[in-house]
Amino acid sequence: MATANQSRQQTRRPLRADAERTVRTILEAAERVLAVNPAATMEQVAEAAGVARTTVHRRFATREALLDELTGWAARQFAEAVDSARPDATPPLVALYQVTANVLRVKTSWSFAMNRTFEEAHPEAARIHADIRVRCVQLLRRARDAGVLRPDADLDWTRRVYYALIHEAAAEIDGGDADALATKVVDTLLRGFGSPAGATAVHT
Amino acid sequence: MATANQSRQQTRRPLRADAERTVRTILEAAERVLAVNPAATMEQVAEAAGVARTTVHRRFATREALLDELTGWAARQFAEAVDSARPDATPPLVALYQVTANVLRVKTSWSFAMNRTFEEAHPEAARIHADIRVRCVQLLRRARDAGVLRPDADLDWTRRVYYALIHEAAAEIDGGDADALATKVVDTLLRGFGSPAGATAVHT
DNA sequence: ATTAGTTGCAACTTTGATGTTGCATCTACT
DNA sequence: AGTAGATGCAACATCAAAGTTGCAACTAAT
Repeated sequence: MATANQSRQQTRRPLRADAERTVRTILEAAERVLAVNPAATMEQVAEAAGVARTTVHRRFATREALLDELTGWAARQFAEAVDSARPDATPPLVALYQVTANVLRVKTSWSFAMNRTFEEAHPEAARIHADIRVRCVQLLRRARDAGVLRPDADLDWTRRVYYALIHEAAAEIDGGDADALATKVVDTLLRGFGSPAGATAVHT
Repeated sequence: MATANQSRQQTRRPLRADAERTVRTILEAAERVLAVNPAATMEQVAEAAGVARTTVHRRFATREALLDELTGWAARQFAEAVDSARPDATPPLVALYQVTANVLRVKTSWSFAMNRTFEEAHPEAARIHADIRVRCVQLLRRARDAGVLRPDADLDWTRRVYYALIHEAAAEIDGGDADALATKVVDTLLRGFGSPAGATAVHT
């Protein structure tokens, strides 16, 4: 099993410092460009990264390889953003703020690398995302047990809405720091927009 | 101004009934296929529609033309879904439910046609979407004035969250009828997931 | 029944993106 | 200063998708 996976975690010999930087530049440019146009060409990625197209091909054998590394790279960044908030060790509400802020800081525009279909295509990323999903639900459960969430909250639906809110907030990352946005996201998640007393009683 | 736009609203001579059906079949297939893979080929679209590739090319001169018509078609469906709910004529809360349910009914998976960049590319669709956005904010303002929304609700942020909730709910359209989903969406929008009394007081 | 319109199929051309190579130039590291 | 590594450039080969055409078989509408 350990041997079967060698194809991905290929131990490429260490790159020189400038080359390492180039790789990151390319990945960032790819994320930016592909988020807008998923069908963007290698040429466009290269241009956005400020390098020649051949350089991109030297670092990433094929277009597929580029997409794969991008997917894995984004997943790992995502995981680190979550981990560094220590969501299992702090009170649920604090954890929610911290995780949200951290993820918003990382997620320049995860629209592309996040929405790719993994499963077969990239098992590592699939595993990471699945893991984070589980931990997110755990956190939400803790929040519910602590009385932060309503007792009847559907945790899966809650998680999906939470993701969507982060995604939406990330779109305006330019117009506000991560902490302020995190506050807005968590506030919206918990309270919604209805007036507390108000006309919600129309239900009956 | 009226003459300048003729390029789009090209008055193509009426198609025979079966051909008209084929066009719709292709558009629906295109939406389905492109939602999953925006880089899908004409071949794949044709296959999904159950027609030959040449037929697709006969109805849509170029790939661009197909995408354009798809964009316009989706926008018009969207507008009709909103209109038929008469959102300006009913009490705001009722309107919210009706609009939500109607849109959910139409939006099989508007992920593709909705997220395209219009503006320059497709002025008609851009206009329709802008118009709906405005009316959505108007509806939300009426809701706020009626006490359904909190007085301090940021209407633009509310609208974006509302869109995101509909989008999220549409992903599970298979597992529930539009009305039930609409209830869930509006409920979430108004109340969020926090416990009414509860720990939200941590703010202070 | 006739006709005009529609579709599938096969065979093509064109186009653009991908991927490769060699060489000159430059730069990080020792 | 010397060397291995990195990049840009130009020129190439390959290939898949886009777009076109002609023809035979079929079908909606009158």
